[in-house]
Amino acid sequence: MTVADELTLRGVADGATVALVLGRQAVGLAWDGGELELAADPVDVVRGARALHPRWTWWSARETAAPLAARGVHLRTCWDLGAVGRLVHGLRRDDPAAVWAAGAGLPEPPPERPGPSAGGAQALDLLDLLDGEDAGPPRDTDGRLSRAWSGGAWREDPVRWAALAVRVQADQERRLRSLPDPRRGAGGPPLAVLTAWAESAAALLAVELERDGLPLDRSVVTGLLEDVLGPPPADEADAAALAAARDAQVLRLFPGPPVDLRSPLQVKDLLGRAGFVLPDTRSWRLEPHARTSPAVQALLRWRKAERLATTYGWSWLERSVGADGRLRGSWRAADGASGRMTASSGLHNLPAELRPAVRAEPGHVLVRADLGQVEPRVLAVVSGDPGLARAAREDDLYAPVAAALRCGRPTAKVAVLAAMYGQTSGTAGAALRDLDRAYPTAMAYLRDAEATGLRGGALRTYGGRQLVVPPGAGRFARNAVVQGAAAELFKAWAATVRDGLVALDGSIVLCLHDELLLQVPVAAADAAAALLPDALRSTASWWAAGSPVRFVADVRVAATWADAKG
DNA sequence: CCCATGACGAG
DNA sequence: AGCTCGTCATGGGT
Repeated sequence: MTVADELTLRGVADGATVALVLGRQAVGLAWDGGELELAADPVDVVRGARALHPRWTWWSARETAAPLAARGVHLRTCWDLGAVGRLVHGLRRDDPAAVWAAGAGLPEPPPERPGPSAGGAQALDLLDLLDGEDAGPPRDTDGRLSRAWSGGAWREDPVRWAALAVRVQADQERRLRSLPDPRRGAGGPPLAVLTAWAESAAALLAVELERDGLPLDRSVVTGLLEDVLGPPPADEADAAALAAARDAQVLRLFPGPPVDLRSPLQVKDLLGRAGFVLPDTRSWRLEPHARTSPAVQALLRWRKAERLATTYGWSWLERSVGADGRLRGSWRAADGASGRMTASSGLHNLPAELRPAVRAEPGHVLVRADLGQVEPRVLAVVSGDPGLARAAREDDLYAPVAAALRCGRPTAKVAVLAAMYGQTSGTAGAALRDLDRAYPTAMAYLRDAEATGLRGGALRTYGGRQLVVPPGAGRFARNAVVQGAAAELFKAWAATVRDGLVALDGSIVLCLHDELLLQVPVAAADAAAALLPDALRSTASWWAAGSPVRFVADVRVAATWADAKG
């Protein structure tokens, strides 16, 4: 009998939500109305349940999906309590204690203590307490949720943790369903629930991105680094000598004693002695003087080389690129204030010079797509402004905006960006007033967000993400409602693309805010290039249901990332 | 040792 | 310009 058969016998319906916890000895399953402990290989459990199409609920993809993904299991629909906890409660962390406490209306528990010693028997006692609902949740003397909830305890009793996951999931879904759906006349599940699914899928995708990495051609990286930095230093002393030589190239062009070029304060003095009195030494401030001063020019060149040497140099290559040529970093599906994906190891800020080194492996190509003008289009959807939505039907949204404002396209673009970023100074003044007249609903939406941000308090994005805004953070709030909603759309798109790639034997290798990079077999290039806009259309059909706004993606196929750049 | 700040890469 | 991130550096505090 398969796991699917066993679950069916116990009354679990096709497509049901089933909690999954991987214990040390057994796998714990639980659902609304039942539970099951299986002393079996988790891979067999998940594969055996596939015919039932369960929506797996787990405390976090990192805890539960990662070990399965590491063994090659392709997971499909899920509910990630950590990811949804971030969404619905605006949590900045996603450990079980924090997620559970938020659902129970308790203050945030102290952070988990590092190390494997936590949890264990003590945590199990607390689970006993918890089972008696009347007794209330376990608390420390300060009234906060007990710190003994820290990681690892579920390994000893997976079924009970699975049962608890079912309760937390139900609470999260109930909260999401209680939010007003911002769409007009949309059928199907509420937007906030759809967003929860997409956020959960993104957390799963983050685990896979972390596992698979970004394909890099090591010899290309090495060549690029050698051009700027010379050969890799043999030892510390060698590295110091090379750095000193680079410094000397700049210092000899400036009068006076040498300074530490890595110290902005000392560089400011250095520039002052050379006749450049500046409030700071940022490159855009130095740029105008580079044409007349070889010394300034040398300093700017030094900065670029120094950036490469420190952040993207030999040690970065050693640390972040595996023997398989994959650049790996840690991924988070919804980090930071507005819920964007984040990645370490320079994956989100790889300098353009290094992008030719991102290369498909033999027999494969890269397929790149980025969303065009995504933030103003998102603003049109989330604000429900009819005029801006009409403009967002066009391939180039700024053309009709310029017509409505009776100004040039560049001015229209600057004005729209200024409105979304909360610009306070500069030249967009007149255009901003025209923007107010032409698109009053969109501008009021932004102003309302800013007003909430100034007071401080809670704000929700279009998809239901709770944003916690400290008082005075008006500009942040103004931007976060747009940036956050754009992140939600992006992740929903990415999740759809991920699904479609299974049949093509391809994978997403990079997510970059509004850009997806895929690696697929050469034979699947055309299909993947078609998948990206198709997935965008189907995602937008529910995300922007009832709105005429169109989302557009620019797609290119190439061997390297640089060549796939529009 | 942590923490603020400057600087800079990207979207 | 205005927003968001991660990373490395200095320089101030313990």
